[in-house]
Amino acid sequence: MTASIQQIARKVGVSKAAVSMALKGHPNISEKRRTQIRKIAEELGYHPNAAALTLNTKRTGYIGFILSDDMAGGWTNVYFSTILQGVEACCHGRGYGLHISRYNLSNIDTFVFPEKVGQRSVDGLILAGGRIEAAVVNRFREFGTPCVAIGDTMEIAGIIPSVAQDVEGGLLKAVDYAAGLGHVRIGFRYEPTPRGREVAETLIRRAKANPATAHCQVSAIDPEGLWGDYYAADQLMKAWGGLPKDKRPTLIIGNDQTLLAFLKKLRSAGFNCPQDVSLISVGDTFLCEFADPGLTAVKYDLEMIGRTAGDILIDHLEGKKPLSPASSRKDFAFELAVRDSCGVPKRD
Amino acid sequence: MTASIQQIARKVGVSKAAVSMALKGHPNISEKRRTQIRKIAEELGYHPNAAALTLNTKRTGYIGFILSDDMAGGWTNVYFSTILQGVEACCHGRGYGLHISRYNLSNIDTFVFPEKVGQRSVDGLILAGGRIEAAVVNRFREFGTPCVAIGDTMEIAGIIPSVAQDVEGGLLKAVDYAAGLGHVRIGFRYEPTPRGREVAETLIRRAKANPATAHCQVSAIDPEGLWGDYYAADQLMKAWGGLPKDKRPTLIIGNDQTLLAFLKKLRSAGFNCPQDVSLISVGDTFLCEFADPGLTAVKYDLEMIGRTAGDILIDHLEGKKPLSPASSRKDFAFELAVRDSCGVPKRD
DNA sequence: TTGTACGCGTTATCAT
DNA sequence: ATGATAACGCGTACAA
Repeated sequence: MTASIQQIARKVGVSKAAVSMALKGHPNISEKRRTQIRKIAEELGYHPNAAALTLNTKRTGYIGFILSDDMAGGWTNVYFSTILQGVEACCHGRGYGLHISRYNLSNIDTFVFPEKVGQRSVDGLILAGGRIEAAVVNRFREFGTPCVAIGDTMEIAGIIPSVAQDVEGGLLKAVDYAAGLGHVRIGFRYEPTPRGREVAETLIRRAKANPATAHCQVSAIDPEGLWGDYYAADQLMKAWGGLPKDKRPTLIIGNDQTLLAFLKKLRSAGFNCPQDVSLISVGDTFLCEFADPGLTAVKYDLEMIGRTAGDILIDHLEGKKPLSPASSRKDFAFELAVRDSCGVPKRD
Repeated sequence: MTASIQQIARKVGVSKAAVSMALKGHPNISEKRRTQIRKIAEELGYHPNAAALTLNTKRTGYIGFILSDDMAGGWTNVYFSTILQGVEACCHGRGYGLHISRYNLSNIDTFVFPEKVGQRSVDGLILAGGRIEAAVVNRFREFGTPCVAIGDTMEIAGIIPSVAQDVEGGLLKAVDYAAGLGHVRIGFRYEPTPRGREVAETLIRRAKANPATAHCQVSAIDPEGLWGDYYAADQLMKAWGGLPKDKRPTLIIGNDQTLLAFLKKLRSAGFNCPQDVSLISVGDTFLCEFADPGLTAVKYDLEMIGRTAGDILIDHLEGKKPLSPASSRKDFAFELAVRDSCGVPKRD
């Protein structure tokens, strides 16, 4: 079915080498031979065989995208599928194929080294997830597979480049906006990872340090369950609703999926958004736009984050750049997409 | 970094062939040699090289999932990412890798043959999208790449196996439920493809033929834009709201994404669901569950659809089954997930 | 058990 | 200048 370089060579009456050279415009082949060979190759629908190519170039033309197991929803998680969208666009645009899979990246004890990586069928990896253990990353590195991470899980800082949104910046902007509306008690539902905890602490500290928000009481709402879990809304409802009215945050910051689910819980418990509580999502997927009320959100260009991760990896693979933590990026622009989930707080 | 079979052979002091045989338990190799060789292989972290393997087995161990370009949202489209979830689980479970990409499958004039497929870097393809042209599928077939389609776009019926939900069955169940609640004017917003049109016509005919729903006026609401588009809600609003009150459907059936967006449009236009209009989604993603009100939906196991498509393809690749349209599946169980978007219609 | 050919494309060396 | 020959990379399989 597929024409090999051999068959073309026989048909034209030259050697394999001649065909190979003709196809890539090597000067050793005369003008007319080249056009003749190319014509035949075209007719036979010649494509170089990927396996043969890989065998001597040592490059597969594929990169792998591994999404950590602990991510709620897996590929249906809109936050990550939006990033995937960017990665895929990047790969496609640069002529690379994209191989996707899910593995446990968050726990070295249960980590299984991906067989396909072991067989060297990808040139590099993009690792994504809420938590990625350093030990896991080191397994890949020791094996010699270049890696780039998406998300700035603290465990791997300083090991490989990571591409992430500026979470702290976004949170401060959200708090600032909240303060401007008159909110004082602000709850931040952080993500269930060490990094999530760290982010919460940083936010509290920096909000205190900022004159515009220093009077706010920013509190961390402890998470349970998986990263970005819908079902975390139950727990959030309990945490928030369980507080006496004059202690409850009047505004809650969290991720889109959790807040979307929380919105429903609120209604069924007889509360209204934004009358009883305001919400701000950190990360703006289409869920925020189509929620009702629309969720005010810190909007990052998630596709761009995916595309950037792809570019860093491929630039490295093509020898353009070394792959060091110094290539990390978290300087993406963000803005507040104001919708209808925030209002002026009720007086106690 | 990676140990080749050569290196192991040298280290042990035997031939390449001996190592190859030992590793796969060939009886020609003595017990002790085998264990010895395996031990060394283990120590050196031996993995067979995928390219070399492919070169003589003619099998890559990868399958490709191509999502048509014309799909609104791309990988973020929850309907398809849920299916992807199933495909990925299937591949992972059966030891295959999954390569994903987007190409235009709906129009042969703008179709570009995927380079990676041309290079034979996948063993087979799963094609997904609202509309897949027969001419496009035939290109793959002529090239010799086994294909399975997801969704029963009429253009390719009889060419390759397709795996799809039973749309008509689900629609009838929805109409039946609607009739039971007392709805008479029922609108079905079909998808913007020839197959969508056909589905609408079938639904209307079969609803008429069923005694329980024969009194209903099922009407087709013409679509615009992309398949599953959020922004189709504008047009749906115009079509519905533009009708005189006593002609308006009291219940609308459509896809989850369009209805989710429509829900917002309704509210901002001063309507209420389900008081003013009831909604039923055909296809139940998490969007339906977290919409407010929750969307009553015909629930298909989308992951199972993805898994099944993967199984059919891989069964074929492993020689277990021929790949004919006769392998098509659309007999998946479905049920109505009753939520809060349907009520008793108001009297005119 | 070993030697060797094979599959496929690249590239360095050698011959006109 | 042009093109052929051969080796290489890696694992499989068959003849020796």
